[in-house]
This record gives sequence, C-alpha cells and structure tokens, in this order.
Amino acid sequence: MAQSEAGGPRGTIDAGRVREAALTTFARVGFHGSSMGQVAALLGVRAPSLYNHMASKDLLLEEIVLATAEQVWRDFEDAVRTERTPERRLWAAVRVYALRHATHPREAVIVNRDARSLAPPARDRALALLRRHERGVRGLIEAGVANGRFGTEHPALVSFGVLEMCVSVAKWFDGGGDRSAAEVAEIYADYALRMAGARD
Amino acid sequence: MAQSEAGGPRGTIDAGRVREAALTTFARVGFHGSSMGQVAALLGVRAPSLYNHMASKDLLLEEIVLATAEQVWRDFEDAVRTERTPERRLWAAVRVYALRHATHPREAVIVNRDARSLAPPARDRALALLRRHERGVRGLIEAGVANGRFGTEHPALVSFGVLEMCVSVAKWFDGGGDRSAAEVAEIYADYALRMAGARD
DNA sequence: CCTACCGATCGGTAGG
DNA sequence: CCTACCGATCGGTAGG
Repeated sequence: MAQSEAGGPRGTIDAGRVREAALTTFARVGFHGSSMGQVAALLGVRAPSLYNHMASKDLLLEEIVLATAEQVWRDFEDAVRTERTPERRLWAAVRVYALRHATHPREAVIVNRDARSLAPPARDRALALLRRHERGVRGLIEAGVANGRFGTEHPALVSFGVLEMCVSVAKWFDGGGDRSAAEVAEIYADYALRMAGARD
Repeated sequence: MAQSEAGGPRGTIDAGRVREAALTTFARVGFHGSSMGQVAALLGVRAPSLYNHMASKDLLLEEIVLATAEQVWRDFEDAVRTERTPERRLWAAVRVYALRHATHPREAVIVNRDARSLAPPARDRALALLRRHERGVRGLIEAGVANGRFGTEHPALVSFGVLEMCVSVAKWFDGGGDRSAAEVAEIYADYALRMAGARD
C-alpha cells in the first residue's frame, strides 16, 4: 500500500508502541495540538487502526500523566526513606526529580503542559500528587530550617523555584552531550541546597 | 464604527479588550485548547464579532508572543546597561525577568507553552529573541567567572535553571498575597547569584 | 453587533 | 490492518 512508507519501524503495533508515539507527538505539539492521525503516522498506520490498541485520546493522556505523577511521588518517598537528615533528603529528592526530567523528558513536558487538560477525576488526582510532592519538598526545607541547617526565610519560594528549575532539564538535556543525566541531576541538587541557604 | 455608541450593558469592545480576553483564555487552556467562542464569551459577544477587531486567531497569538519576547529582551538590555559589574548585572537581569513573570503571568505562560505553535517566521523570531536572552544571561555568568566573582563550572546549567526558576513565579504568584512582586523578584535574583557561586 | 453558513478537521465507529 | 463515514466543532466569511 502507498501509505506504509511514511512512518517508523513496521513491526507489530501494540499498546506500548501507541503510547510511545503519543508521548513523542504530545510532547512536541501539545495534547490539543496533536491529532490521532499524527500519532498514527509515527507508526506508519492510519488513525482508526490505533483504536485496536487504545480506548481514546483522552485516556492516553490520562495514563501518561497519572503514571508520571505517581512515579514522581514514589521517587520522592524513596529518596526520603533512604536518607536521614533534611539536608541529605532534600539533596536526594531534588536529584531524583531532576534525573527523571533528563531521562523522561517527554513525560515531563506533557505533565507540565497538559495535566490541566485532563477530565476532573484524573486531573484532580494528578494535581493532588504533584501538590503533595511540592509540599513534601517544602517540608524538607522547613525541617532543615527548624534544625538550623538551612537559613532561608522563604521555604515555599525555594521549593517552587527548585522544582521548576528541574523542569528546565527536560527542555535542553541531550543524552548525547558531554554531561550525563546523573551529573546534571547532582549539580541541580547542589543548587537546591544553595537556594535553601544550606550552611557549610 | 456606527455601533460604538449605544448604551449597551457592556463596555465597548476594541482590539485591546479582545487581546485581554485572549490572554486569559490562552493562558488557562492553551492556544490549541482555546476556541474563539470562549474568548468571545469572556466579552459577552459571539465569536464572529471578534473579527471586527482582529485578523485571525493565529495573529493574536503571534502578537502576544512577539510583544512579550521583545519586552523580555528590552528588559534585559536595560538591566545590563544600568549596572556595571557582571554580578550586579546578573542580579538586575534576573530580578526584572522574575518581576515580569509576577506582573504578566498570562503572557509568560503563553510564551512558554505556545511559542512553538507559531507559524515559522514569527516562531523563528520569538525563539531567536528568547535564545538571545538566555545567551545574554549566560554571558553575564561567564563574565563573572572570568573576573573571579562567580565560582560555577556550569554557566549554561545555571542560566537554564535560573530562567526556568523564574517561570515558576507566573504559576503561583498572587498579587494579593503577603509578598510583593518586587520582593519575590529580588529573592529569586539572590538565588541566581547563589547558583552562580557568587563569593561574598 | 448578530444569525446563517462555509469548508476543514477532529475523535471515533462500522464493517470487512 | 484498511476505507468509508458519522456527528461535532472549529476558524472564518457573508450579509444585514
């Protein structure tokens, strides 16, 4: 057929590959700017064929955003559980958050831009998870202030600024560059401590 | 023309009010997620009426994004011109950038989310201005490293992180809160110096 | 300012 | 997997 040339690899299509193509398309032009035809084109098929592997465009976004938001929260819990002081916990929490933006940039861009486009139940759950994450980070900063290790007078400004700083990684980090994702993540974790006014 | 007199229940509609309504709508649900009907509804009219005051939805976005990007660059130039050292210039440049995000949050959100949706000529110009701004900020950091005032080994990571940190202000700053836009902007300018490794 | 309407495009279904 | 097609919605125009 004449249309099998446009897309990517011709292998078997399944839910995972549809999700993969949606990640790329949604990240590039946004959820509302993407058509299912564009997603299908990445796989070398026509739009209706996608519906053998997924329920709806809305549900595709929902799965991407919720899975990502849940992973962000789990990463945070792991970082806090692994470390013992507010200072080390903040460093670990920011490191893992920045790292995720380097290793999963499409998911990060989509959550940031399109989470509010979800239908209310999923939207509420996603925003609650992200809010919980922000409050968790802020709580670590407040704990560090309480025990005298952090000097900041503005824990909320620090946490908002730190988290958004990590978002930048998803926009410019290139795995092929000369710095690894792990190195970038540690550098940004260091910045978080400086912003919190960590005393040496 | 002939219709601008009648004492209707609503004020007169002009290009400025259309732009104002578009700013609110685009910022809330994104350019591709907004319909001209939603913009019109904010003004209490029907969608076709808007076209007496504007050319197209695309041009509306173009004007918003280009005007904002140009102002960002002018603010930067003014900050650099006013100050004499890399350290003071960086502080002033970040302060004014953060301030703009506090005072013009809708424009900032739209530029961040939808600049890439512009048609190529306008898109190229907008992205060039923003890239120029980022390179300007990075240049100040490099200048401070060169004269020994900044200790960072990663000027690009600092500039990307600092600029994105300022973007956070557009998302949470509330003029009615207890901190003024100017105070928030100065706090974030301080963080920029810390991230750059300013020596005291 | 409005209603009526245009062509285009969208998400999704039917049926093979 | 495809083509054919559905109803809905969109940006924008015509005409008053």
